[in-house]
Amino acid sequence: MNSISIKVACSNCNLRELCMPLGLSESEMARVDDVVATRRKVARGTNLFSHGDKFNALFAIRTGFFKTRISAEDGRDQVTGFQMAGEIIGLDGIVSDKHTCDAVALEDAEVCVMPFDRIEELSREITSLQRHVHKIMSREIVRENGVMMLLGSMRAEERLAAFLLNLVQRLHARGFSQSELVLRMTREEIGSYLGLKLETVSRTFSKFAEDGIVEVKQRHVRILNADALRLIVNSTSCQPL
Amino acid sequence: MNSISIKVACSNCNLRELCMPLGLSESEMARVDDVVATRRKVARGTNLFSHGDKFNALFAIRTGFFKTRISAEDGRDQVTGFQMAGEIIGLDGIVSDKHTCDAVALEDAEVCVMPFDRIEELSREITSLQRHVHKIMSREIVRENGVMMLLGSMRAEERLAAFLLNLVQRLHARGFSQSELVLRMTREEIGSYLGLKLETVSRTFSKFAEDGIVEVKQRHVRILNADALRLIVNSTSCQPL
DNA sequence: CGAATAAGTTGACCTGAATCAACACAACTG
DNA sequence: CAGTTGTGTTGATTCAGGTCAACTTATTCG
Repeated sequence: MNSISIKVACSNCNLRELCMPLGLSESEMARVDDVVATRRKVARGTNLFSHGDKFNALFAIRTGFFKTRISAEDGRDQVTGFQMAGEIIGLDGIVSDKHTCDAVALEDAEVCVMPFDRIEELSREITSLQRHVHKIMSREIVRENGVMMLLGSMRAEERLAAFLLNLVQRLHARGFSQSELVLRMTREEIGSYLGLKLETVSRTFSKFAEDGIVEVKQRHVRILNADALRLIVNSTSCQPL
Repeated sequence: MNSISIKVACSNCNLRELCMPLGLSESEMARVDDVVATRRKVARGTNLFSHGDKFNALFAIRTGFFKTRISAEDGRDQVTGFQMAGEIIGLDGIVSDKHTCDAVALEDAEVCVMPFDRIEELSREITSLQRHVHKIMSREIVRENGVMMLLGSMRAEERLAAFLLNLVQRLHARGFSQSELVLRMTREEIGSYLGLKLETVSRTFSKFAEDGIVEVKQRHVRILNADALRLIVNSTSCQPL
């Protein structure tokens, strides 16, 4: 039976240039394969893990799309990120052996389950894996720094422009269009991530559409003028000099 | 000469319960000592590292107080954190071998320089060190998640209350008072961190003082009613039921 | 020590985004 | 296929926090 499941391995995964085994040799990759204990399907709308859950493993997204969110006692919650194929999820759980956020599938998804003690074990032996794990964690820290900048000092239009550019850039790295994308999340989820209300997200989309920068039809977005978006992101208010 | 510098070692450092060697045995700690290549003094107002600098090492703060900030092209900058004795700084540099933020000393400071390849080398041998390094990075991710919640969905009073509670809690863990603190940063720096303008920070301090929650005299703050601060943080608008 | 500069406070006013509300549209469901 | 529910748009109004400005301490330095 196992002979048929040959494609279920890092070395045959089309995400290997984006995911865990990045920069490993063939033989090293084979050993990472062993770390991937199981695969797990996650139905749309259900949690891969929830805050309070015991932390055991990191998850590499094979297919599908997730959001992570944290909840305050009073019920407010904050989307802390959107994750797509090839990205690693669950790093929040390492520090206290418990997850501190929820990971919710925004569409039917499949993840590779990588028990963390096995990752640690193997990264003691494979230097490049060790370095790669460190880079993954550092990348997440740097990403969050960027979100802090966005939330702390950008206006609504800048936030949404930055968000769209980030999304297409990541999708493009996965072989999708540079200019066309389908949003996997609602206006409300975008708003939560960007620190805006859903009405503001909707209005800002409409504004961009009026200005001919994007074409928006529900969750289908076509970017007509990426430079305009870039200009919006990094100019406080187009001061002439 | 070396015989006199006996106190310059993790095993004698009064931060060993907060810093890098947390949870290590005596002999393991001695090996971590070896990793600490040098100490470095950083004068107030100068950078420990700047964005673009080559990443070589993590830094453990021995004395003093830092802020980290990132800068956009247009000149805006965002304070991403305030770090005090025993905390580790520089994790942002791992992913791209370059620092992406500036670390500025807010008072004369001294740090332990820990070359990162030495840390990686040693954590391949000492399991508990490896786990500890992972926890430090995960803690930073979780901290930033909290800041995202703060910036994305809290009002000015909630942000400042959360900020004060976080500061005293960390200072208390270092043996300082639970109720009294001296701010090492300006109103503007607090504002940048909290996504507020300095005037709003000032006004909110005054509001808290009027309400008898804190006593503020310039940078000296005495917390008179910590419960009131906690109440402010986790109640949207004191909804009765 | 006294001038210069940086940091902090407070007031008056303005504005970008939130709030409240009505409506439109798509996707299910029985 | 009509009814329901979830999602998205748009308008009217409000308000928290930003902006601009005047003034008051602190701190630095010649």
